[in-house]
Amino acid sequence: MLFSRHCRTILENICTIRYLSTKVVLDPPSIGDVYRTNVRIGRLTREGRMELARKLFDEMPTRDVVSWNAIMTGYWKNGFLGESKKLFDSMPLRNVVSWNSMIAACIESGSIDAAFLYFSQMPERNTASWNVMIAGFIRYRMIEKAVKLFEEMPRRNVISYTAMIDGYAQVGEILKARQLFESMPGRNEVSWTVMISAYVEAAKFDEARELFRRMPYKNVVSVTAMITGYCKEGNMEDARVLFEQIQRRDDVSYNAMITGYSQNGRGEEALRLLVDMISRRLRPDQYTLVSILAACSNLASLTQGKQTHALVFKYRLHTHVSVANALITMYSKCGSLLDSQSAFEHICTPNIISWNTIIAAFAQHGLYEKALYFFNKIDSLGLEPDGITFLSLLSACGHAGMVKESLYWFESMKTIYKVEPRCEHYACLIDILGRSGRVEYAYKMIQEMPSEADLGVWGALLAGCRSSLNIELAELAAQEIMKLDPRNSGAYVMLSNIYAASGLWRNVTKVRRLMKENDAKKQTAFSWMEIGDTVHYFVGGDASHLAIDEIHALIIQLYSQMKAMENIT
DNA sequence: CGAGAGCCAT
Repeated sequence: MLFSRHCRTILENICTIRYLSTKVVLDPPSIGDVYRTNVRIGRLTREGRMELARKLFDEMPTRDVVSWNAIMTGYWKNGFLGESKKLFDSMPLRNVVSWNSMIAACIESGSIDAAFLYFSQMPERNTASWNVMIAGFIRYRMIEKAVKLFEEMPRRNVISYTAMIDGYAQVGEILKARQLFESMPGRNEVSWTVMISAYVEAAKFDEARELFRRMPYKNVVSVTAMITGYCKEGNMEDARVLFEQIQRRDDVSYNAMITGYSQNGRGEEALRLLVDMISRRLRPDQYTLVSILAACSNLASLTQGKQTHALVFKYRLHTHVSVANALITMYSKCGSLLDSQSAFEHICTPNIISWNTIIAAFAQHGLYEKALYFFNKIDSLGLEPDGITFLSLLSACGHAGMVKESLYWFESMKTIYKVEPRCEHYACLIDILGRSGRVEYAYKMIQEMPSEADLGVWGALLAGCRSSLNIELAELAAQEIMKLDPRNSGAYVMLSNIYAASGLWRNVTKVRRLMKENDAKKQTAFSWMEIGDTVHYFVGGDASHLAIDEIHALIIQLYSQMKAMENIT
């Protein structure tokens, strides 16, 4: 600043001299004018006001390389890559920043190869050039190439190291990330935050906490990263303490906290925090509303869901696909399938998640035919079904009780669609087989699995043994679950229920004792429903609801009706 | 004028 003011004074003196001697009426443009205009162009581009920035640029009597760089960078940052490339090609002079910006533009637009071509061709590089390229390779998960550049580069700074740490973390190489973090010459708050986030992502919460504690200076970003860690751990109390400690909470820290409440089944608190956020004049964005809609889904509260839908319009977020997808789920989980379908149909360009979501919605409501109809339409926009698509489709088969179809789709996903089934698919299929009494066959499938069966797979088998009272397989499945997770109360409860249903009371006692020994506590299940503006809660064994007698009578009636239908089919 | 960090949907 001091420098430019100094220059300006000298220049003004020169201009004055010229003015006196040649009687030029207009001031010639000074370096200060160019500098000031460059700053203004930069600001306008960051605000997205490209037309105005361009006008300013066009009207400049003299431009320097910074002016060109500013307008060129502005174009690609606002999504006009073509313009940006045109400007780069027509620039009268380029410096290293022009090249760096062009490389970044290519990376942003998805062409890493073009980026590397520019990188290779540029006349000289500085550290930022290498850093841009490394970050580009990392974004495309080309970690080896990033490592190669990192090792080749003549000088590394804190940004190079931090980018590389993030790269290792993104591909799950958390140890290498930590090694680099320990070996780097100087760390700043970004480096610390990247490392903390890496541990949070890897669910290594103790390490994250330890680093956070040791971190010398914390800012809102690092604290938010740690909040996310606490939330993922389910420790909402410590998350809230940290959140309250932030001096200047911003939208992202609110979003992290709201998401935490939503994902930990504390929807009311998520909604309260949204109100708090708005009252503090922070503007909810797509992240906020996606999480709030998820909270409404979990609360199964159509009233809150509709109000949130109104907020979506108020904040003009209905154009975001992620928000629309969250709306589909919300309406489905709140029981309004028509609104769910309508939310889907209002999306201009549904992505694969949108399709998966609407299929899952029909699946949850047992509408196999509709799920299949939407499945068949997926490729119409050049999209391909993925693992989750088939999970939704299989779950549709399950909820509609279609065993043959589920086996068909399970095979087709491998052979026709080239999607490898994972544990979740097996668990879903085994659940279907189990419900139809085919536990032996289900067990055969588990044995043929290419990978090790997980908790969900064995849990599905164990649950299936309940209806067919297959003690042998039930014990086997329960053992596997206890091996994987000794404190999993579900397995003990299920097994003990199966023993009880078979009259093996001695074994029931044994399982109960085992459960106590392994410190597996059964947590009380409860459900609730919203009628009008009242929420009705139901806890197992609790008869305090005002209309409990009527409810029991209705359940008995429904049960006999279902039994009657079972006999027909 | 260019490089690294926190929050979202099946």
